[in-house]
Amino acid sequence: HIDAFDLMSLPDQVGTSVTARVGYEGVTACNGYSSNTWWRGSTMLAGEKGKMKVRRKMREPRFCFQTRSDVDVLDDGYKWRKYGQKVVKNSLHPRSYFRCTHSNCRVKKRVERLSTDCRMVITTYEGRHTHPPCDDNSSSSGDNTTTCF
DNA sequence: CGTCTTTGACCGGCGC
DNA sequence: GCGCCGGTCAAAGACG
Repeated sequence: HIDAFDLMSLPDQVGTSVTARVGYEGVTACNGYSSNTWWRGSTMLAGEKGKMKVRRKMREPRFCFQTRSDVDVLDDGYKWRKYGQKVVKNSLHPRSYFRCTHSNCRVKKRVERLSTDCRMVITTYEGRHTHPPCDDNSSSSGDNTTTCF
């Protein structure tokens, strides 16, 4: 169980001491929001033709944790419910889509396994938790406060 | 009986 | 316009 995934609550400070807070073998945090634009939001937002009504404007920050673990579901204190699984062309392994069970929280998680290294799992968090985690036994008390907006 | 996982279908965007 | 690709939904089954 990871007791250091509360860094999602602090996206503005992620990338500084991420690796130090994760107790796993190795984690590479690739917060692609270093620039003011997201992965592909530049072209869409610029050429907005009123088609932004799709579903989500993808304004949520996303954090890609490249964790080396044997398990897909890394219990970070939240309850995740799998709502989909697809096989993308980039990876030979299926990609799982999780969503926070809380109705008030629409944080999504995307777990993908590297084709080159089956031990590497890319956990992409999308959105931000608006509620404290249900860590009833974790010792991360006093730090992972409710960074709700 | 309720919750969650599984899995196919469906939909929207984009490239050709 | 069609096909591909990625993301989500929803029905049904499994599990507690």
